Amino acid sequence: MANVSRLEYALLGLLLQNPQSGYDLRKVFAMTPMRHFSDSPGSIYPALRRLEARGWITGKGEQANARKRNVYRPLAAGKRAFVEWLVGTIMRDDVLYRLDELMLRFAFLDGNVEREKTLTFLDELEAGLDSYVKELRLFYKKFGAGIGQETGQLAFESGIQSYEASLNWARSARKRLERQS
Amino acid sequence: MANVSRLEYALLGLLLQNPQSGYDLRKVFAMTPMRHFSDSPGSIYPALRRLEARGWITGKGEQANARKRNVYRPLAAGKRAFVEWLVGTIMRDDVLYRLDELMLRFAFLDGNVEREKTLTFLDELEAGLDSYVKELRLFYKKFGAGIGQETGQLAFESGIQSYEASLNWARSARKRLERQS
DNA sequence: GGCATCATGTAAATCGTTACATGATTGC
DNA sequence: GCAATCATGTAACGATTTACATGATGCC
Repeated sequence: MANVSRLEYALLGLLLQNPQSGYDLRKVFAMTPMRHFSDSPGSIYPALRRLEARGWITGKGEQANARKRNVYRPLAAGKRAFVEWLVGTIMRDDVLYRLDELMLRFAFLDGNVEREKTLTFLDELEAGLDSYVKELRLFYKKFGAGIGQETGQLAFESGIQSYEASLNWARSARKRLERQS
Repeated sequence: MANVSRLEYALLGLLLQNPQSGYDLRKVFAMTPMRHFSDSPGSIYPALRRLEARGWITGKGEQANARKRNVYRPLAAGKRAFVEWLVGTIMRDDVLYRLDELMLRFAFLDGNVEREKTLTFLDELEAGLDSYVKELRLFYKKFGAGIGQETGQLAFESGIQSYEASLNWARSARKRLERQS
């Protein structure tokens, strides 16, 4: 099983929201806050073809347009794989190295899994963030003074604060969603 | 002029703090909060050789150790290039797509540039973040309600809050540094 | 008729990941 | 003597970036 890139999941998630062409997807990346994905044709078209080769999406369909747009739509296997990705248990390393991927997952939860799974996601995220923030604070207490450069120290503090901000967000998000049920 | 990767600058910066071997550098990445850099030999040793080929560092020196450690130290051209990277004007795209690289730069400012340049850096960063946060808030006001998924909306808010946290950090960092002079 | 946009593609280069591999040295 | 660690490397692979390229369509 080949690894699946963040970009591929992002494309799959957008296609699950509504079928569209590579060009449409490029525009999404270019004009919305998802812009930290590249909108270059050199990344998107090959990624779409990889998804198609894997049997997760198909580009055969309403192709007979005036413009020869190739509208992709997800297949059942694609939806299955996507949901599997969405509900995977959150590990320490995900929080440490792939927080952006976790946020991408979170954004796509609605509409693909039940609300309960979303709350589980937030619980796991909160636990992971909380534990890591504590670890960072401990490290700072022990070795922070030993960082020669003051800007180095400040940069470290920025890292901690950034994780704390995510933690606070996760907490308030859970409260907001819980209030509804 | 070939592009220089984040990893290469990180290695160069650490070598400017003190000369060390590839193995030492790997340990730094493995055990400190710089761990989001990979500590795999497959990335670090080739990067060191690229830096050496560019004439920025040299590994010739106290090699005749018991263990055949190869201790690298920076050359004048390396220091020049590094400082140039440190003091480059911060553009909108840096804030949007390369905030982590900006924080890396900031961490290495002390010891390589005068304090005044550090304050300039923070001013530019603050301005860039402030402008982008405003842009995001405006986008949210206009289109936020149109995001079908509630988790999508929350994810977006998380993005805004994350940039706000960075902005707050930049402001307090500047105040702290200004108080000293 | 000409220009901007629509729409898709390919090719080269490069960096990083993963996995494999090897020898020396220290400590028990 | 043996295991763990020290220390460096290589080789295959894959994804993304950058640049180049092409044709169709709508609009003025």
